Amino acid sequence: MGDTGKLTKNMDDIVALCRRRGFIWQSSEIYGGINGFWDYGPLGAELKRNLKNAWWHDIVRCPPLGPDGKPVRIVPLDTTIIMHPRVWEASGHVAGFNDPMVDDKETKHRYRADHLLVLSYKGDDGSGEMFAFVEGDEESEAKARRKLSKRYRVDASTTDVGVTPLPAIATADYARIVGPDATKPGTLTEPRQFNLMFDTYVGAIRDEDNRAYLRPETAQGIFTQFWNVVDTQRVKVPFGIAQQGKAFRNEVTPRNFTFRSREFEQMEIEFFIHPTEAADWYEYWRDRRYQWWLSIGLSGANLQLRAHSKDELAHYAREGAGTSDIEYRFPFTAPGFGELEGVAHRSDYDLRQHAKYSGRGDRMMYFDQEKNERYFPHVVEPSAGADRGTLALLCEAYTPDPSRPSQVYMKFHPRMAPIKAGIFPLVNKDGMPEVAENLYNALRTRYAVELDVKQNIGKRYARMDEAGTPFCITIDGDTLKDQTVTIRDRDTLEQVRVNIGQVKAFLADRIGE
RNA sequence: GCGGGUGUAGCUCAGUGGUAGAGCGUCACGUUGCCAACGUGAAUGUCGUGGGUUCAAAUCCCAUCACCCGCUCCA
Repeated sequence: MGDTGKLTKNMDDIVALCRRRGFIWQSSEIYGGINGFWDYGPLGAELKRNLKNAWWHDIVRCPPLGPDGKPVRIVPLDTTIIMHPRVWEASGHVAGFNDPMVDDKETKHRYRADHLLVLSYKGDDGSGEMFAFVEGDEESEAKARRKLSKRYRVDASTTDVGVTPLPAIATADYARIVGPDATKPGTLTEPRQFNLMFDTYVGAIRDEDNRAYLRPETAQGIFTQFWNVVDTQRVKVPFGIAQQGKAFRNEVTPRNFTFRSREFEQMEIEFFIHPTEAADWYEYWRDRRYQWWLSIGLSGANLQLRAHSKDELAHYAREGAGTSDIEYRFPFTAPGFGELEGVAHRSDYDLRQHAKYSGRGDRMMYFDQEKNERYFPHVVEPSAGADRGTLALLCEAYTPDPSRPSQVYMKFHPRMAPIKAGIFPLVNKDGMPEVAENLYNALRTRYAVELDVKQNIGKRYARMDEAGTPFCITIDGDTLKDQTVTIRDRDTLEQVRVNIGQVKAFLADRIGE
């Protein structure tokens, strides 16, 4: 172990192992691949499922204890990918994203391109500064005129100035434009479509009335069914609704393996609370979720909590307890971190929006019988990425080790490992294969185990090291005499002899299920 | 979206206009006595894709796709 400190984890090597062993492959590879889409091979499918099942178990089946010492109440849900298009108007995903927008890199403001007008000085030779303002905004226009007056030392209220819509200006001239709230020229980006939702048409007619979207987040399915859950499940605030499912974003630049994909899977809780308890529940979930990632094998050295700064907060979270990201130090972000899960106080924004857009208004407020109080619950949302979590598990597990034949092994937490144990006859004769097969049959009903009789024992160990299999059970000559097998530990390479009847209990103890 | 780089067998790569190769891996048979042993045999490629130049293209030209790096983006 001494010199492993020098052996840094290289993302190319991790990607290569994922390909070689069947964790992750590019989608549609035989057609040249498609950018931003990834398939899970046999080992990857098991790994991701183990992650999702652990989440489901620890959130839905066996939720953590709340501040009162009793388990918090969480119910599951499974909603559709395509929803009524009005959902995305209510959520704020459609507004401003069907029109080209420009960003001001100086001020971080964003404007609709067709709402900006640009003042130019007629006496200018075509290379001087121009000044943008927001159409119909008198204050903004006055500001632009003042800036022009100052720059060219003329009175812009009387002098002849040109007014041009921004879309009519060549992008080459953007370097001359001073943004409506900016002080320097050249900080406006080109107009860009920010329609990052995939769209499709429902029904045979392809027209605007039939346009629908693939959900860009799973959360809205929960919000739209909140009232049905309340009406049918006898839940009382505080309680949560949990869901796993695919979401889609037409990212400008998919990058970093599966980290930013266009199709991805989320594991989300929307936890509904009384508004006065927001800060406490926000901290509760932030800390619980951080601990959970540690519990499935990510190391504290590579995991951090980071609170968002004010100007970073999403539109639904500008006020309130805040947002924290649980971040992992991926090889491609190191020494920085990349987001695994966001824990956000979304206030009552979403429920209010749906109440408003559905036209039902205040009738949709939650009623607390006990307190005789009517209100829109606030929401604390722990929203995790299943694919990012899987990627973090892969990166964490990847352990170079030149001392072993495979040069590398995958140090998965036993609960996450795609294969829990390999079962090998030391040699393929003398009754050993039969004993191995019996053991395999005894274990396969409970655990993902693999029986391998091919080639020599060293090669089989090496294969299991790259698959991240924590235990290898070998049937040898002694087994036939005294009914014991050896169990090899993936990490220490040590072997212990265990009675063949005790193997299942041994695995149960180590895997923790 | 912009700039740069890369693309030959499952992997690592060689091949600069003239018959597509090596090592490893994979598969079969034999062997095997605890960490990728050995022997014999076998399969595997529209040289990323499409077009062009040429008697002839993996090789030269154009386009396109994918991946990597840096910007940009991430509601």
